[in-house]
Amino acid sequence: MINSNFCIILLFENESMSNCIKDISHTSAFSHLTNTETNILERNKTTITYKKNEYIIKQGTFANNILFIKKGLAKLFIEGNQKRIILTIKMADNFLGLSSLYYDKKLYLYSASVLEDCEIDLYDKQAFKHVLSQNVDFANEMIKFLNHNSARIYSRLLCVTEKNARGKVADMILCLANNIFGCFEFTIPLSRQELAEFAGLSMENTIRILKEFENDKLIKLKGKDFKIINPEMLERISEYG
Amino acid sequence: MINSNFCIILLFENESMSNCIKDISHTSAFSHLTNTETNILERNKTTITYKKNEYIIKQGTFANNILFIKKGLAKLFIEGNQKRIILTIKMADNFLGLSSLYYDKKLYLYSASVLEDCEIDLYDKQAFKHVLSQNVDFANEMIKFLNHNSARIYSRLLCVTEKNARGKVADMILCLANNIFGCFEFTIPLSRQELAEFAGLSMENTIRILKEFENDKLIKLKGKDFKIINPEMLERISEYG
DNA sequence: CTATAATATTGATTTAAATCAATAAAAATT
DNA sequence: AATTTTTATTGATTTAAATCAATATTATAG
Repeated sequence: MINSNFCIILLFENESMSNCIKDISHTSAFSHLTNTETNILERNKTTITYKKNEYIIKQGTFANNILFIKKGLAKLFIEGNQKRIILTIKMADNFLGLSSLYYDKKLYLYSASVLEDCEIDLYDKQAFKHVLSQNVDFANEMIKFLNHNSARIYSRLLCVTEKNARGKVADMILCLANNIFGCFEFTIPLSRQELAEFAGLSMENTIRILKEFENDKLIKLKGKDFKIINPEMLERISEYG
Repeated sequence: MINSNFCIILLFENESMSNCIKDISHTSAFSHLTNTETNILERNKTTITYKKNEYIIKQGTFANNILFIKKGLAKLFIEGNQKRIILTIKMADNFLGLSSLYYDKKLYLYSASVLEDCEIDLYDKQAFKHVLSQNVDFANEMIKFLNHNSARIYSRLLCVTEKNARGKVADMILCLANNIFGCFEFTIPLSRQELAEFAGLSMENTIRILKEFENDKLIKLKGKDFKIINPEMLERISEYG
């Protein structure tokens, strides 16, 4: 189940590349804990494995856990009345559900499900909050992660409102390359429908635009195997074209 | 300059009303500070008055301050290459710029400008962070505010992607009534262009839909004076109509 | 109190993207 | 391996919303 494609073309550390914001590792937070605090968390933790397509978090349910992805790949998405929108793809070493930490309605704000089999630590929220209320460095790390997430959502909101369909698809491809896979050649564990939900378009339109990009020799596409040939041009399309 | 309209029709505390999330007062945070900490903040504070249309925060500039609105009304917006989107309207007793607190790029993620003359406390970010790194209750309050904000942005993102134009306008009107003015009759300090940026539509379309709503006796509209006549129907339109 | 500029409104037209419909390909099941 | 089901693709059509254009109203400046 694990994605085994090689990364043939390396990426430069180019900040300006697409509007999508790169994830940061959340493991750093744990280094701020004392032994006692680590023990508290350990004692209030269960590790669960989730299989492909299983729900990890269901939007609107009571947020009783803070989750930490140890292995695998998950998609985060918002479910509306008639549509869904994929917020981002989360990989190992990332917390899930942080934004429900102190949100007064105590509900998960988004759903998460498995793309590649996951191993996830579930921390009891009360215990987590207890540690948080004792350790200011830990709390500050959480603020950092939350803000990083905010930055992503803001740029997402802008993307959705101002880009045209081609721009959205180009942006999505660059986002996957730069920030999820860190590589110009990848196999994506998403269906066409899910790609559409990620781009915020209809499936048919998404497919059509992908074909267009292929015809224009910007990408190579075979099923779920992507290869980016002309990232500069994609970049240009992304910022309106 | 201060909005002096009366609130003739009171609102019920109805959670389900529109997707827009009501602001919470941020003053509570200060009660967690010790005298020393309060002094640190006071010594690193300037109070500035801003006049109508002035920029308070400019997106992309270095985030050197954490701001607190003491008086007035401000709009928060994201500026893209070709469009802007108004995120929300912020009133007194609210922090601005919290999401740049620990964001590693150290830039403001959005812009803010004045709708009704503002009196704003500017705290030096370093001093603010210093207090934050000492006082865990204060830090936890910040997490609460940030999460509240995340909840709003998520619901905004969903609104923008899944609602049609009428739904967006209905949602905006309900949001203004329920969460900004807390009242079914209000005078809105926004131009038609700004209303359009709030709804995420073109100005012409926004105006047309407002007229439609007026013809259908859902609202009464005279320049910038709004009166909501049929909130239930607006509610229904908001969730797809 | 005009003149000028800015904002708002209305109508006609265009266009981009969604939807609908048919078919093809792939995956899963027997 | 054959059948069924699901997913993907392509083309035709519709539609909602943007754009363009003209005019009206309101605000601002002289």
